[in-house]
Amino acid sequence: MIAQVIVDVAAKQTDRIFEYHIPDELGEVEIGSRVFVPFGPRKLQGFVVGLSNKSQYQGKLKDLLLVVDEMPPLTSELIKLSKDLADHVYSYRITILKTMLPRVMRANYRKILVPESSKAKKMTIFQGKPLDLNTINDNKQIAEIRKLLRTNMAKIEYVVENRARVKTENEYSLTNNKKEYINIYESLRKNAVKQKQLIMYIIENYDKFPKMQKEIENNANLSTVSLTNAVKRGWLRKKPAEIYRDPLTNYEQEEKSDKKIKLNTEQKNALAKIEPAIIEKKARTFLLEGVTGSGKTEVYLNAISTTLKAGKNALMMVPEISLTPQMVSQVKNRFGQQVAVLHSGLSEGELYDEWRRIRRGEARVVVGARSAVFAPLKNIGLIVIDEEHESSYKQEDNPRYHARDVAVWRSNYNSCPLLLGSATPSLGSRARAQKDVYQLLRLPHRANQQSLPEVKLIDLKKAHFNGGQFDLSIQLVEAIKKRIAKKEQVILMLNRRGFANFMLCRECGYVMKCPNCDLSLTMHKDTNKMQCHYCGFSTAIPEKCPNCQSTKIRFLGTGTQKIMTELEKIIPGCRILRMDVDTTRRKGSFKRILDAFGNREADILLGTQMIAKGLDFPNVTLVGVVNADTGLWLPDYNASERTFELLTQVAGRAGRAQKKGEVIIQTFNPDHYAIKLAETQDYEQFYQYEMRVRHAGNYPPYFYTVLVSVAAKNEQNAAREAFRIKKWLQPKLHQSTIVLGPTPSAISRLKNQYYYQILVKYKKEDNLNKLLHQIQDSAQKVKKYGLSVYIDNEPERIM
DNA sequence: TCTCAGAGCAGT
DNA sequence: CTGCTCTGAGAC
Repeated sequence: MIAQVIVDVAAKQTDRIFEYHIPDELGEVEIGSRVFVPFGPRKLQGFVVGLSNKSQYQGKLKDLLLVVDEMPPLTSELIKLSKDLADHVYSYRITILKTMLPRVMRANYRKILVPESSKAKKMTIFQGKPLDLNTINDNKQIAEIRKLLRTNMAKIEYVVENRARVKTENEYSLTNNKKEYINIYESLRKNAVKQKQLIMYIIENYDKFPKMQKEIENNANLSTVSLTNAVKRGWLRKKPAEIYRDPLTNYEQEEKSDKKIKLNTEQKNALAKIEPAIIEKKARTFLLEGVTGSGKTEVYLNAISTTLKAGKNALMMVPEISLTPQMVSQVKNRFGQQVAVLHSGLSEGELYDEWRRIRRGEARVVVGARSAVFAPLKNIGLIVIDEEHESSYKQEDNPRYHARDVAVWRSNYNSCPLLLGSATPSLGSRARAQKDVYQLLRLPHRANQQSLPEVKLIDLKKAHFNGGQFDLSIQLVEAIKKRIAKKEQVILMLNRRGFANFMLCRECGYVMKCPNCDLSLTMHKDTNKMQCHYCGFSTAIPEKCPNCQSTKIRFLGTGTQKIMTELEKIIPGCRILRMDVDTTRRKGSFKRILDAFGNREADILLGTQMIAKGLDFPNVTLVGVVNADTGLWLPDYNASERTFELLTQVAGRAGRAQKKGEVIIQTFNPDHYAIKLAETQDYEQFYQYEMRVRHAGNYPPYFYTVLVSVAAKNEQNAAREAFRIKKWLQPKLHQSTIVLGPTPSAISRLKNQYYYQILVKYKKEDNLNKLLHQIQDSAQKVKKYGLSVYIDNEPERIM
């Protein structure tokens, strides 16, 4: 038999099938297997994407070296998906295949120097073992190695390594029958306390063996020595047994809230539309538009429950940000051990184990962030995407896929419904619902019969301030004080971290910028550094202007750190938890902060947009937005959509239980429609308005978009290549197609690379896919001149 | 005659 | 992408 293999080389020339002969000793090889193959002088990892009897290849086929996993990691569904997706996102197939797998399953490649004679073996550089060439950078050693190679004293060998490790723990099984153990017990000396203890434990738990080492040690209060001794004496047999690393050990199971929450009529109606599609296996997409607090999650859980009852499995996508303990424990409580969780907070090992549970069919419900859309789940009966408008569903670097697109593909492949849910659907999805491409289901009321929280806008141009600061208006501060006095809690959002946004010299106007990026540095008081939020560059906070040595420097613009110190000053004794990238970097800190807030250890949760979504704290009655304008004027066609969505989402955190909620939004642009409409939280009206704006500007969803960007160290080179591409591309396109640019990106330089971009807006363009593939191919040619070309299909950001 | 960098090309 | 081979220039 012949295996068709995609090898681990991301290049145009190798982006195709290579055939290998399957030697008899490997037995049967299945599609989706991870294999090691010889490739030129090297050895590489690859994936079997097909099998055949005959080959049209002229030369002699090489043999597969090894099949890595017992069970092929990829299902045939995923193999097929990799092909379609590679075409859609202008990426190499191997890149897609690799992103479908947990990181540990990406191979390690090593180059080693092996001595060829016993004389060479004794040389000092070998130290008795082959030399790892990846670690060599000393010139003297390189010269020596060259000489060895030339004189055939040594040769280079290539190795592939599998990094994925299965975790094992010792399992002990019995070797005697119960009666014999009683005999052993009696034959033991009186002072052999520990041994007697062990044998007694064995007798008492005779039927429960085999048992794991940890369990025996803990329950019988023994140490490993006693067990080792027992094995030596032939009382027990030891063997390593595979165990899973459990990422959910930290998520305490809440007391069983199993008395099913009763659905209201709206929820029931929505479910009544979805359930037939699950049972009749219809690849239909539903858009569940439900205001914040309307109980969308309950609808998801019921739909998943129906799916499981129908003997099918379910995939549920949530944005990374709302993978809070809250959401996870809710699903976990409902479906128990059948749930697997996939997200970036897991360690590599945990991720691998969760992933294998899915692959082996041991998990029937998968909850995860973006990349979980590639979960190797079989027999899918329902896919749910919560907060479907979230831009984190789009991967920002290669492969630039959108989880929603992949979900649509998988829903078609599995003929199962796809359920998209949001309080503020993306304009594209809402428009598709308008055209009946998706079926619209609405939950216009909150589940607790409460009305939506009341939103007040405060015009920062006219606001009054106290306490020598100009960030928190008197009205906002008074409202916070009132809530704290009532022992209620407050969520405060400012979508900017750090202390001050930038440093300005009042003498010469100098603004301190990142040396690698076209961005000003943010001042961080806790680390005492000026930091670049993009490339991570940091330097000391200056005391004088680096340009004119004046001491008249000011730190302007407000971040979460500054708000925190101001709050502590104006409201003495208030307890604040700050939550932003800086305070949640460590593993588990996200959960720690939220748990503390949930236990009312603080009055105010202050944070960036990561606190805006999905949180459900019944005691929160006030939400404050310090500055609603942070994202409003970004040069992106969807800046209004994002602002409206963010404000509506964060407003929805207030008054989710019995107490009524209040929202205060501070803004310099109270007349902007995105902010005005957030005041009434009227998504439908926003949708109508924004659609007209998009129509007028020829933007999605009226046009499809593709962004081609060129990056280079040298600005002219980037610009020149961008112009060359446009000149080549435009004449080949339809007249109605709009090609914008090339223009420098809004942040024209990042990490020392200048960016130029071309935006293609089109309605129908049959050749575009082919043309873009040609651009992708030519990208490889210009790479050696330091030029990078990126193609982003339906970009979320065009900055 | 040796060494090095750069270009071009093949990989089943 | 990586490694191999070829080529031409420069060093010894």
